[in-house]
Amino acid sequence: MSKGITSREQNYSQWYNDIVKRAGLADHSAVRGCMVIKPHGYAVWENMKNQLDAMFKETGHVNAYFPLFIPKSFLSREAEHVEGFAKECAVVTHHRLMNDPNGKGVVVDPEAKLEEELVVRPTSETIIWNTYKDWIQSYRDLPLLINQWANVVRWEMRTRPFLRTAEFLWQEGHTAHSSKNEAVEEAEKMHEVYARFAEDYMAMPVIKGVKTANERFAGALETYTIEAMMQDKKALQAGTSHFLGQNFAKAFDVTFLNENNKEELVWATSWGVSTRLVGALIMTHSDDQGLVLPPKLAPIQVSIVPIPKPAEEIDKVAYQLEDELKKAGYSVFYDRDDKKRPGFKFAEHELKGIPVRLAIGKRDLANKVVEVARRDTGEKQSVPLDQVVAKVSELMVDIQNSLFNKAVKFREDNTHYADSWEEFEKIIKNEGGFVYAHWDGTTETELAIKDRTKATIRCIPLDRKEEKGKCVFSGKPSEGRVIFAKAY
RNA sequence: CGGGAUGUAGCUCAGUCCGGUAGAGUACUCGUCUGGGGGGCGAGUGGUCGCAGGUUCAAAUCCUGUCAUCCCGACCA
Repeated sequence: MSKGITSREQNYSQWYNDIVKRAGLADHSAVRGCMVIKPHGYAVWENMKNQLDAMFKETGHVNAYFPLFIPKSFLSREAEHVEGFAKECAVVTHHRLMNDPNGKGVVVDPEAKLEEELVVRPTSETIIWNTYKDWIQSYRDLPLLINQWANVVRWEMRTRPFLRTAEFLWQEGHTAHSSKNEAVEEAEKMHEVYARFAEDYMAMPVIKGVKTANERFAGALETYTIEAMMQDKKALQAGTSHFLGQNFAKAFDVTFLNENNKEELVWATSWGVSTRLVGALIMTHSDDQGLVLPPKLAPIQVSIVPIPKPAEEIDKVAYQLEDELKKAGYSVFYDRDDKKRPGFKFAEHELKGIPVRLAIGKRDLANKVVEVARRDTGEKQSVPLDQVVAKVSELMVDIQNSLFNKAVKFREDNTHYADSWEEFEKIIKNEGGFVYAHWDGTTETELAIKDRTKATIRCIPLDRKEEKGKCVFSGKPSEGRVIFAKAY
């Protein structure tokens, strides 16, 4: 076990916290439930963000920015929406402080009470649809394909770095369409974008599905989700895309004139992923030595360590390699710190999840080789100097693929089928993981199962095969299996 | 929001029961010997003991309040 990191076996939660802290991803802050995202953690998020942003642009979206504050009355316009978020809203009631008359710091000035209180956005549907009302008159104004990168606040009872914090960073796409079909297609398209991002960039396999009515976003008609399995076999919802129907158009009176000069309500979608993805990334790949990052998202892809310390002849080779690797498109860090010893640097680079490490010592120079080590397997080999760049390129692809394959295998190894209640309960209790089981389609059954086992329906998989069966709990007829799991 | 635990040096913690000059390891700084997986020796820097009240000649220690964090539950991206 690495210094200062609890093993996963010993205490999974503590392991996660140790990784976040020791790898320099985030710190706790002075504010309850909020974290400070440190440079290394933010760099990972930035890489995610840049890639996602490019994918949104490719699919025709543009960025905009809407206010942090939402008039309280807006939130109540859509009944289900307010019900979903009311319990976790931060509210601004005043706009001024004053010196404490008792001479102790400052207090809220009671004179400065707001006419209408403002809610710090937990999500932006309401303020955005209030705005869209002014932007949309004709079918020619549609579709409206807008995304925003923002922070939101949800006053959570219990928080964990990245996975659930009171304030978090995310993107929220909000689109408006002239037809139901087009809106559904949009929601499905972005669902697919999320799945592709998760698998191709995060190397995190996901199951695409739709949420049950009970788990659906407040105000949505359909919620598409990507669900991933973490190393403790619990499910994590990694991204959602919602078909909102005409609910928000109705609530905010957003209509357009169609080709036939008839007034119609606009169709809507919204979709988002958050800094929670950083937590997902950690829990998918990392080990007891520290963070493991897929090369495509690693802020530093290659580190170079001089053995035993920087020296002229080592520098020469190291700088040249650094240069060549940078030209090949990789981010490189030559660790010239002469206060730290090689072993320390090895441990530190592993802790931070740098995918490939090169070590260069005098013995290597004499043989014209470099020691190349990969983070995911710990495997080391000597590579002739003139083949290092090619080797690194090969490893980048190989590590990316092998992380994905390993995660797929883990998920498969921990996926079960249950056909009786006894079996179901036993698997959830003893094995964990995903359980494919028949469900009668009622919220009542879903809640009863949750109550007894803590497992929820993560999704109804899109690719599930039609299979008549009996509900694992009620015995009533079922059209196909859904995925149950304990979830974050 | 319920149950449990914890706040003392940058970090990990002792000291608190039984009040009496603020401790250790680690990190950091300097020197030195080292150097292919988290070095050794020597010297040094660093703390209004989470915060606010109270009791007392005297509070890290006792009392009250408050804030924060962690673990377990309920809720949730």
